[in-house]
Amino acid sequence: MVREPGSAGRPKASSRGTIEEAAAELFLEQSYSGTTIEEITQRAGVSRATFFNYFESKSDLLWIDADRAIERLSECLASGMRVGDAIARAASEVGAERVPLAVSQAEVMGTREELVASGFARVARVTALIRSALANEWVEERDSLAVNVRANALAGAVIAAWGAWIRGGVDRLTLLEYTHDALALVQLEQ
Amino acid sequence: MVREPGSAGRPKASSRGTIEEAAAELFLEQSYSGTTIEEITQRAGVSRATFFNYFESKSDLLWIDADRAIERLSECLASGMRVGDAIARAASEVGAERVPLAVSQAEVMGTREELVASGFARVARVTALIRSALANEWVEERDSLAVNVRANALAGAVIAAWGAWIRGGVDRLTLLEYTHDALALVQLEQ
DNA sequence: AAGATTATTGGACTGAGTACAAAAATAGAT
DNA sequence: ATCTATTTTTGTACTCAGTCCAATAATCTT
Repeated sequence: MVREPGSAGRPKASSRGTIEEAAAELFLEQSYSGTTIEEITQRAGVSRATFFNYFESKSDLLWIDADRAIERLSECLASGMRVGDAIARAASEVGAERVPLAVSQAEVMGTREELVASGFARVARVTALIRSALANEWVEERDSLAVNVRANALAGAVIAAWGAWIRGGVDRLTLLEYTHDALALVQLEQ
Repeated sequence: MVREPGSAGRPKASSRGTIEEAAAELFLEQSYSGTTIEEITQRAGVSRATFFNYFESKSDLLWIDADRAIERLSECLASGMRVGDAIARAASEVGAERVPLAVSQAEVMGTREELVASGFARVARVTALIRSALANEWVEERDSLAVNVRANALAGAVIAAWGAWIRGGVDRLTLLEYTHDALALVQLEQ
């Protein structure tokens, strides 16, 4: 009856990585908004429907690296790490070997409302994670103005560090270094 | 030859206000995502095309009040006011007489994700305004990490105050009071 | 060979947003 | 009154993201 989950069924055609690569190429060639999902899946040799098996939306493609870091942050916080440590840990695990896709599209992102909105989903998630953890650390209601303001400031610092790292160009520091500086500016350690 | 700008041409059918009212009604009846632009314009007695003469997107309807406040903030900053004063001024001019549309939708909307997402354009605009003004006040490059972190923290405080005001319910304080408390928490005056 | 399970696919659909040209309504000038 | 310039409104056709679903394909277990 009960089988081990991964064993049965048609195997994946390794589509996810293929789609990511095709998208990265096309975004560089034609820009994000100039590329349709149809084009991406055609180059990846996959049907349009398959795209939505792997991604919830087109804009997810721009936030793959950010989403991984956020996922790490969530895990660290869930395991009981203090907020500052969790942020540092998650930041330290974002390698410099790969240029985030959002970087190359940075100029497009400024203008396009859709991208800005999709970015906010990430900001909102980071903020919510931090807010929740802060409310635990201090014993305070989650919706108090103080917790919200503090969470927004911390999240803002994280975002600013991410942005500085993105804009840093080839001689950029590590994300951890930017993050450290940014947190110091909002006096994380009280 | 040259005429005064407002005089000639077909007069407006007072559509903007009508559309806003129709949308407010429908959002309360059926929720934001359960209402199409077509339905809104039908109730307003206007064509769908006309909608886009007045609004850039459907989600604009949720942020009418916020957009007015942001516009005020922009004017105050442009006239040379210091950042803290400009924020306070803009906040003080948001009257309590009218419940913002986004408020009534916060609980009505099944998932607030959409609200959150469309809100980012506003957060981004507030942040950009503050960043620009800060870079002028301090004589520093606009993209420095310090300016960005500070701008994000201030914008975060403004947003938190707006959120607290929204959630305040019938016995809420004024937006200015929430804003004052939030700014104190990020030590606006250094 | 026969299910059970999972991945892929095609196709039809909804709805937001864009583009644009035609029509309608006004004011002023001839 | 007629014409002209100007502005708003409208119809229409279009693109594309995202949803839904049923059919098919590829694999494993029995």
